[in-house]
Amino acid sequence: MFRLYNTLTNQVEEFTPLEPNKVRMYVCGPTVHDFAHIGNFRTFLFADLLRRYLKYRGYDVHHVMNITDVDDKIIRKSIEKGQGLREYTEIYTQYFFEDFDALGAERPEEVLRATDHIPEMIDIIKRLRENGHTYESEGSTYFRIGTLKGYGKLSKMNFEGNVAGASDRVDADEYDKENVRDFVLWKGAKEGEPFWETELGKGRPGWHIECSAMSMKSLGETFDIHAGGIDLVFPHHENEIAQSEGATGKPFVRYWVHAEFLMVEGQKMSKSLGNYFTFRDLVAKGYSPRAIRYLLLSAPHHKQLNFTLEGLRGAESTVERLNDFRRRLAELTPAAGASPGIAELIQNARASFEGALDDDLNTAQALAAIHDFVRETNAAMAREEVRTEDQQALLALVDRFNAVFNVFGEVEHELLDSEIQALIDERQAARKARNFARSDEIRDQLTAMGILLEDTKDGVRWRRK
RNA sequence: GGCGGCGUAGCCAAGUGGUAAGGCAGAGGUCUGCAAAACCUUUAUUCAUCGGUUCGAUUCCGAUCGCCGCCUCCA
Repeated sequence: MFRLYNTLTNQVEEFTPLEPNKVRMYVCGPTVHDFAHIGNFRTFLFADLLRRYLKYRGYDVHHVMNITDVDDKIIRKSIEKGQGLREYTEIYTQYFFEDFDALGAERPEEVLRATDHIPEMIDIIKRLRENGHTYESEGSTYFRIGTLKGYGKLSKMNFEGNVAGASDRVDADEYDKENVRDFVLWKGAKEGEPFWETELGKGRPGWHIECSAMSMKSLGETFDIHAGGIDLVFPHHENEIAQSEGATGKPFVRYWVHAEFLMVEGQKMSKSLGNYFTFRDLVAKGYSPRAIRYLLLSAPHHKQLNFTLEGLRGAESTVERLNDFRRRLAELTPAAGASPGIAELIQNARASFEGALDDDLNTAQALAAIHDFVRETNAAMAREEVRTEDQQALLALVDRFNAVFNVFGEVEHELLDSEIQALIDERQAARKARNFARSDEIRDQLTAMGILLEDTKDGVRWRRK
């Protein structure tokens, strides 16, 4: 029995899809205006784990992810670069999927661009207009939240008590709405900005409408799972519910699932604190994508995870150990037959693994089950208890584990900064000992890896080419 | 100002009203000419602090301190 925490009901619920054996899920994807950072990828890797576990459980998964390719930031940056909207977003979409693939995430069944779905968005807004949920102001169309009973049911927002301290900020930019909580469905065109010519006039979509339009187009007016980062609960997901249910009169999503924040060194990630990492920053520092994946999946999604470089170094060792284990098991050439203890070992490992993931995807416990399994299997191999049939069964179980986590496999990375420093230290020591052959050997080795050495009066400095 | 979460060994982290999973690092060992790698074993009388409830609390309640989130764009 697979249980998931549902933000809508605030409790862990047994998961049962609308249609037996078929799961329809939607995940809010990236806004493509820059390289995605590791916090973004925590959410996407969580969604990847969710889809993989649903498949492991035998469900036919239809997973849709959107690409937000129009918003204020994108418009501003593309204009600065003198590029068209599509031209500009296409580049960052490609970068995103390079990182996504490198992190071992499976591509969703559908990836949809917001700007390809303007007609579907207009259609929903028209239905909302017919149902009396909209009003127009200065060329833009807004959703009037007072017209929808139950608005706020996802975020449980207390709309009375909480405005006092925040009102100055809200009032400043939301002057043209009737109610500060109303949100824009269609933004009237502004001078010099891209726009679409539609029945609602020239303009562009609001942020929330794209997800209502694309999810319902692909998955139907009611579907099973909608996932995203915790910070999307309000207003984005709340407003998606308002739009979709306001238009269709039907329940929109059955299970709302949110991934918690990634912290860095105990603080939130920010460029000014210098703890801001994109995936590519970490790869350039020499960390492997597989270790990054492991670390981002190592804590349950509903808890904040504190990312540290020390932790990532640890993940690096872990993931190499897992790979070594798998290789050793595969290369074993045992005697024929089967040992009695192995079947039990396999059964226990599998039960712990599934029990952990069934419990709202407790990845920490599931990984613990994998580690116990690895240790026990190592011990069994040392005792020469693993026979040919055992070997096949054990490898099959590793593959099952890997179908969910994708953390067993070759670990490829650039040299870590610390490894480079160690080599440089060794070279210095060799020079001191007048062992110039060794010194030159290390220098050549570093050069071959694209590390440039630079002698300064304070010692040797290095940089990557 | 309103609402909510978290604080477990050097680091990451699970968990529970009955006495602390797992990983990394550390220590010891097997193997090895020495090492490395690999493997095995081991590592918290204690779960932010102070009170309370209880036969018993890390787990429940209250207070304090610290960190984080939402209320505004954000994964």
